[in-house]
Amino acid sequence: MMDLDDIDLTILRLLSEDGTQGAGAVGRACGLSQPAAWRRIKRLRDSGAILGLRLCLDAEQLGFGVTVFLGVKLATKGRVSLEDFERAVSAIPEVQTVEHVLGLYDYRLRVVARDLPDFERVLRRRIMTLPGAGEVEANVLLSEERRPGPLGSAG
Amino acid sequence: MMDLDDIDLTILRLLSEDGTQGAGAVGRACGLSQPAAWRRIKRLRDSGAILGLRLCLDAEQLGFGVTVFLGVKLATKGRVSLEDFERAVSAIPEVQTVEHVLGLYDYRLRVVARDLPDFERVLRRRIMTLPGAGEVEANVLLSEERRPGPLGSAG
DNA sequence: CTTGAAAAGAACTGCCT
DNA sequence: AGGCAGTTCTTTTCAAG
Repeated sequence: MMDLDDIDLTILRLLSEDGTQGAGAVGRACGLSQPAAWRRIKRLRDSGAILGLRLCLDAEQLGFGVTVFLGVKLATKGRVSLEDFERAVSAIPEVQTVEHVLGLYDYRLRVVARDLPDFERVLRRRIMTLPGAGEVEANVLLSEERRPGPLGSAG
Repeated sequence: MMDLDDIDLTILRLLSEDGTQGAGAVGRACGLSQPAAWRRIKRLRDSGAILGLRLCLDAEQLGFGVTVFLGVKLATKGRVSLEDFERAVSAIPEVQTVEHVLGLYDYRLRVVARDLPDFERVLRRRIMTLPGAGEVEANVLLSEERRPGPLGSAG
């Protein structure tokens, strides 16, 4: 883990708010010249602190009106079973994120579908047939708020 | 919901893989001239299909080694109670996403902390004291995979 | 929809403090 | 580490077919 000073944290906060802005704008916003800001941003990218820019799409606009979070318990939890499950789940296009977790469930999946009938199809034909899948719990997304995270306020 | 043709879907898939590339690169990759690709991308942004570019940060690199998903049941679920809860939860910097869901839980929270003692502090002093918070369930993130979603394959 | 061109801006490089 | 000046590339916009 690399050490970041206040300026680095400011840059990350600025880029979190608007990932499209370039080194010039970032520099202006935190009292740095364009090359200086550019060097710091490059350093943050090279060090791995910045993983990349992800496109945020409006699922509804694209015809996917239903988003469901699934908690999955595996029936059998060997090493092979985890790998089989992950490989199989990665082949389902409707699955947006696969989170391996520790607790009441083994995996958490974010799944999108066009509507509820379409979701039922995905659930029955894709999810329930996953190798090793045991108990499945579902939560339907009503609304969502994403926040920058604890960058400046870092406790 | 606007209608998107195959080229639009291709553009979205390309940008999902690398959000940094510009209209020129996208055009080359899908057989379109640079201005044509630029106009389509602008149209996708203006229509709201593209919500924006979000910076992906490596939480561990930033000193947040622990990510926990919390499922929260509210004790009292009136309209006022929802608003109170959402306002209070939005004031906790360690909370990265707030999802209002339908099912076994009422809210799902993604929370980051420096380590487990730090997480315990957040849980006890911030989460458990939220107005209306009832039962809380936790899952600790081990690993995560994000995927583009069902853009081309759209069933 | 295309091409071409011009203007604007961003990325990147040396060199200097 | 940061700033300045300059080059190169891309993006963006316009005109015209």
